[in-house]
Order: sequence, then structure tokens, then C-alpha cells
Amino acid sequence: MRLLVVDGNSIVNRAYYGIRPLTTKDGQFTHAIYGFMNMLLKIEKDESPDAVAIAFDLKTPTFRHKAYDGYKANRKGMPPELASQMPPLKELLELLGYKIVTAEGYEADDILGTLARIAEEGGNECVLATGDRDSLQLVTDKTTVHLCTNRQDIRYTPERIMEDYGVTPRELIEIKAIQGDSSDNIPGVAGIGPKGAGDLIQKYHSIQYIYDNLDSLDIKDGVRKKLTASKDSAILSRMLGEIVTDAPVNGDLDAYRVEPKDRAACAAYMRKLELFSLIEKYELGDQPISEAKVSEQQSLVLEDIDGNILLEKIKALDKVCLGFDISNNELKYFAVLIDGIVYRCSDPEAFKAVLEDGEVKKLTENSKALFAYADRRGFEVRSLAFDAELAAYLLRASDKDYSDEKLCAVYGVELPQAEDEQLAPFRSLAVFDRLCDRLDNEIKANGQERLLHEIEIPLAKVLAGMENVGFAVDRQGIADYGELLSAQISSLEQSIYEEAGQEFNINSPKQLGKVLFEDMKLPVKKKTKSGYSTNAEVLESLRYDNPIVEMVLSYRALSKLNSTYCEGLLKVIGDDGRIHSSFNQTETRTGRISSTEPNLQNIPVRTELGREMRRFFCAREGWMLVDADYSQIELRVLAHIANDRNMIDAFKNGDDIHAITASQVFNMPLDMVTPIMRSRAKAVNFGIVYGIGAFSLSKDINVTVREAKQYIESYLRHYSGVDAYMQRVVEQAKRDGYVETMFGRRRDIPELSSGKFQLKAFGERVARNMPIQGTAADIIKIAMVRVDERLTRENLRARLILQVHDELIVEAPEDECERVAALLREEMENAVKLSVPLIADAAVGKTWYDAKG
DNA sequence: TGACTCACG
DNA sequence: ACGTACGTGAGTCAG
Repeated sequence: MRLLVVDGNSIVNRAYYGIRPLTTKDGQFTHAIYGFMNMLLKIEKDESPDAVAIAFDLKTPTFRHKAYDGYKANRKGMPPELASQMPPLKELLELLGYKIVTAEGYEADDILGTLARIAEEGGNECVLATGDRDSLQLVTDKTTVHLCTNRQDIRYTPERIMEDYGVTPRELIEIKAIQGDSSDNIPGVAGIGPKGAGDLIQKYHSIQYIYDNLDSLDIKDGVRKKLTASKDSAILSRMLGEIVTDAPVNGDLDAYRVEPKDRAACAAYMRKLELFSLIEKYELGDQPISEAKVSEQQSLVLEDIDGNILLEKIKALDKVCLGFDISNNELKYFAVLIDGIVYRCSDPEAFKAVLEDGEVKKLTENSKALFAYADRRGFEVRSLAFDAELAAYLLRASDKDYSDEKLCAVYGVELPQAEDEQLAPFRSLAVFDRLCDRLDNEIKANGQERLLHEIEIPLAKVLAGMENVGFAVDRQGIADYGELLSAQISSLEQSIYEEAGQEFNINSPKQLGKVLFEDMKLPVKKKTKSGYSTNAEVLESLRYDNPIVEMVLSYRALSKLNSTYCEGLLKVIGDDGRIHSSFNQTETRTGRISSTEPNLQNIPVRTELGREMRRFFCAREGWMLVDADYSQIELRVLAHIANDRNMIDAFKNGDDIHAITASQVFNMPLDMVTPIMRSRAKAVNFGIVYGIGAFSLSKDINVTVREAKQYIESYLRHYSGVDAYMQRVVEQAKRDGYVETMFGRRRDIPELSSGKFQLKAFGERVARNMPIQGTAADIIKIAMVRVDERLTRENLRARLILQVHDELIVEAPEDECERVAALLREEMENAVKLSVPLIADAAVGKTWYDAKG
């Protein structure tokens, strides 16, 4: 038989530190559990064991602590965020039928050693799964170690150990006795490290032999001296480093066979931990939500119904839960929940009547699709009172999946059983009223009602309109520009091959790296996980080393333009000659909207060559584009929420904030500020918004870290309100676990309670940035809703067609342009009252290129 | 699928 | 002692 013994403590540590924090909606951390289960599944798949034992430490001190007081003295205790995951992890493992093994006074690796010995003595095979190389000493012909590392797992046999270390498994103990291990407080021999220890043991095999023959060994005097000085320590270390194999554990290996699990209980527990993907991986997706309530669970009732009869029923109500299936702009059906019965109807007229009826509130999800459907048919959706997806997004902006099934699971709403597959799409509608209730309660508890009802739901309608209208483009112009680029790309390609003396795929960073840094021997500036970095920053610095570098840079720039923009955009032009991007309202963690298929929020502008693309985005015949953007909205928001006197005055006094900042930071009159000083001040302004570090700032503006640090300090001295705010917001985030915008938009930051330094630092930057970026996002959303309302109310034909974070684009008939430009500025500037003025600039042009500034 | 690169605010 | 600014989406390569 083949026994797998898992070092539970070691694996759970890897899981905890290896993946980013995850929490349930109640704040229980679960990432270590999640990571552990995934690793366990993979190990079982790779090793196909007949039985599995999972070993954990017991807290009581081991005999080794008694033998040597310092042992593990500096090993930190488990962080609370990990400790809190241990009991649920063990419970889950037991539910799944695994045997957990512990022994009073012994650690997990002692249990590994013991079970491996017992297995072998009975003529069995044993696999030890761990993330800790200490256990490699246990490898024999019958015992292998499955080592889990950050990259790939490695299976250690005696041969593999010989390959990697040049010694036998047992000799690893000898090496460790010399080199020591600070994390285990094994002192070793002072002054001899892994290399020296390895050499000695390869030659002499044991420290016993070394000390017995110390005078006659062929080694340097220095080494001999160190060995002599640390003799006691080495012998003690030899003892400490050997894993014991006599822990008191059950030696009947059959007892470790995995027992049949209670599938319903497992599924329920995974749901409680919100580890939904585990349910799929353990194939428990068929289990009902709650075992206890299966019997009392009402089964789903679905009835097809005539449109007019349904309308009669609905008229008597003040609200309904509304489900629908619209594809290819056709209504397949709509369905409403009335008194626990789901009524399905495919009459588009009835659908229209329900949507238009202002007396009946509609609770739904994906309201954008409803608005889009109605917009295309020229009628209004009235009284759309609740959108579950938008509500869920406001509650947990970092989630990825807001499907109703998922929401029911997260918010504890039981789905009814569906007897056959046809009923499945209606399961969630049958309980949709309860789901909306729970979501609504949380929205209220968070104070997010206005955010939902006055910003997000109205915005869904605006976005639907923008998607429907689309952005006209000059198809021929793009195609011609693509041809032009292609020709230049081919010519560059030839020159690059010539310069390199070989043909290769310039688009492959791997091949390019080999050519530049191995074949052509250019200096390596930076490495990535998988090889040499060849990014623009690196190439920029090599520009004058070899002419090929410049060519590669041009090649990259042209290929990007051609493949992403020319070829990419040509693929998505609609039959009407316009591009209909999708605007996603529940994607970003900060509250911004995102744009896909295509992304119209990253059309080039920074280089002249790229900016040319914008000439192909144009207004239809007889119409113009009106483009308005906010000036420095994020800094203005910062000035307001930090309530920084100096920054507020700066915005009140002038319009060049970067120059003003420069004069403050460098302490000189405004008219003495040089362009260099201004641009450095600008970089600091940006950096502050992002949560700044001196290192990155120094790289950005090409000064020493020291200077960058001085700039930041000087900045924070002058803008002391900003300084205080930044400290306050991080403290508050650590206390509450989230940050929020002026309008109550939230972002949870579980990273702040991570034990990992980098993650925590990241969490702090997020805490500083999100309220700023998010408030700016709230403001432009408010402006969009108001602009759209005014265009309608004033009977203008002009329509919003695009938003790019701080910029709005409206397509307007020529004779409406001036009015629209004024309207845009007015609504953008007055969307919200801050302690500094909000400024928006508008311009008109036939194309995006012409209309932008 | 993940890594890398690069386009935008 | 460690890596190095916030938020996105798309094309390409390679396993």
C-alpha cells in the first residue's frame, strides 16, 4: 500500500503566505484553507495514495525545547489571521474523511518520520508532502518527499537528492549540523555556510568522523579553527537536526484510508466558508444548500401565462421581481415572481407594459440590459427600484462573480430544488425577493441607498444608451493606416534581423531576450521570473548601446498600434459603421467603469503617432464631437477630503497646481519655478495620490532616492493636512477593514491584516488611493446622469457616447454644439460642491483628435 | 492559462 | 529583510 503523509503545518503556511488574502463576508479569513485544499488535491492527483494521514503540531513544547532552550525561540508564533483558519481547516478535513494525526509533545515532521518508518517496516511505500526541505533527510528507497514550492512541486528520491546536494539523505542532517538553521535556532558552526558544509560532508560524510580526525583532515586551517571553536555547538546541532521517528501514533496504516464523506455536510461547510470553487472541485455541486431543510423546501413552481392575464395580476401589486432572457435583441421570455409562483411569458407587448408601468416597482438584476432593450425600442423603463448585481457590487466591490446563484450562496438564501433542467434558470427568481431583501438591508446598514438609487441605477440607463449609440469610425482610414504601419513593420523587421545576424520572433520576449542579452551581449538591466526583462524602460536605457535597440522600440510601438488598434478595432466595427463598446459597471474595485470589446478607454494619445488613431473616431455627417474633461479632479478631491488649507488655497488662487506645488515644495516665488521643478512637483502630486514611495518616485523623475525622499517630506510639511489625512485613512482602514469615498462607496482591504509585509504595504497604498480615485469616479458618474437627463429634458438630439474616467464625449448636431459644450461644463463643474472649484474644459471638433484640447 | 508587454486615466 | 505607486483591457507567446 501507498501511504501519503502530509505535513499540515508546513503546507498551511505555504498556502497562507502564497496567496492573497480572502475573506468571507463576515471577515473570516479563508485563503489558507482554500490554498491548502487545492494543494492537497494536487498532491493526491500526482501521488495516487491508498491512504492519507495529515499531521499537525501540538502546541506543547517538544523534548527538544527542553534539551536546548533557544530552540525555536525566535520562530514567530502563528499570526492570528492564520491561527483563526486552523480550526475550520481541520473540521473541513475531517468532514471530507481525512485522518488528522497529532501527538502530544511532537511536531508534524516527527509524525512524518514515524509514519514513514512504520510504513517501510511493513513493506509499504510512503510519500511525505511538505514545503519544508528539512524532511528530505527522511527519503529512502521506499519513502519519497513531495516538496511543494512556490513554483512547481518536486519529487525527491535518493537519486534526486544526490543530484541536487551531492550527498545521501541522511547526510543532509550532517550538513545542517554544520551550516545551522537560524529559523529553527540550530546554531551550527559559526562561519561555515551551506557551501562549506556541503563540501565537508561530501568528503567526510559525518561530523563524528570530522571531529574524530580533525587534525589529519585535508582542510584549510581557517576551517579547522572554526570547527574546533564550535565543536559543542556542532554536536548539539547534529542532535537537534535529526527528525525523530518514535512519536506515539497509530501504526495501523489501514486506519488512514480516507473514509466516505458526508457529501451534504461537506458542501454546506464549504458554502459557509464561501469557498464555492471547492464545491466544484470536490464535485459536490449537486448538494442542496441545507441538509436539514430539504424536506421543508418548497419545490419550484413555474407556470406559462398569457400576457394580458399576467398584466392583470401585476396591476394589483406595487412591486415584482423580474427575470428575463434577451438575446440578439430579442425577448425570449420574461418571468415574474408572484406569491411564490414563477410566471413565464413571451409576449413582448406585455413585457413593454410591465416595464413602462410606473406604479409597479421592478426588482431585477442586469438592469442595463433592460434599459438597453427599451432604449432600442424607444420606450421608457419606469420604477426600476432595485438591481441585485449593482447592490452586491456596492457591498463587495472586489468580487468577480455577481451571478444570482452566487449571490444566493453568499447571502444565505436557499435555492429551491429544480426537478428538471428546464426549470433551472428560474431557481433564483423563485427566491429573488428574499435575496433583494438581504442585499437591501446591507445597503441600508452601510448607508449606500443614495449611491445605489441616485447614482448606479440611473447610470445603468446612461451606459445602456452609450452602448446603443456607439462611436462612429472611419473604417477606410483605419485600414489605410494599418497598411502604412504594416509596411514600416516589415522593413524594420528586416533591419532587425540584419543587425542581429539571425531571424527570430521579435514579439517573443524570450527569443528577443536571448538575441539581445546572450547573442549580442548587451548588459542585463533587469530580470523577470522567466528570463530577461525586455520592457520599454530597459530598452530605453540600452538605446545607445546598439542600433538594434532603437529599432526594436519602434517595432514594438508600431506593432502595438497595428495589432491592438488597427486590426483590433476593424474587427469590432458594427454593421452601422459604429463601434459599440460594452461599459461594465461592476468590474473595478474603486468604482470606475471599464470598457471592453473594444476598450475605448485606452485609445492612444501620449505619442503623436498613436494620437493619429483619434482622427478615425469621428462624428456622423452633420454632427460634431463635444469633448469635456476635468482639470486635476483627483488632486481637487484630495484637497477637499484632506481639508488641506494650503492645497485648497492653491486651487483657489491659480490653475497651475503643479507650479504652485513646486513653489511651495522648493520654497520660492511662483515666477521663479523652472520647468524641471514643475515637472518634479507634478510627479510628486501624482505619487501622493497613488500612495507614494521614495524609491518609485526617484525612478520616475530620475533623481536619487535621497532627493525623492526629501521632496516627499517637504511636500508633506507644506501640505500637512494631506499628511494627516493619509495617516488617518490608513488607521481607519486598519480598524474597520475598509475605506470609503465621499458618497459611501466602499472597498474592503483584507490585505491590511496580512502578515506579509508587501501585502500590508499594498493595502496601505490602496487605503490612501481608493477614496480619491473612487470619489472622482462618483463625481463623474453624477455628472453623466445629469448630463443625460438634461439632454433629454431640453429635447436635444445630442447623446453621450463615451466616458474616459475624467472625460466625457458627446456627439451633437452642429447646431447644438455650443449649447452642449456649455451644458457639459456646467453639469460637470456643479456635479458636487467641494471646498475647491471643480473645473471642466470643453472643446468641439469633427474628430476625437480635433475635439480634445 | 499565466506571464509579459503596453495602451489609457 | 523586502520590493518598490493606483486603477484598468488586449494581444502575443509558450507550456
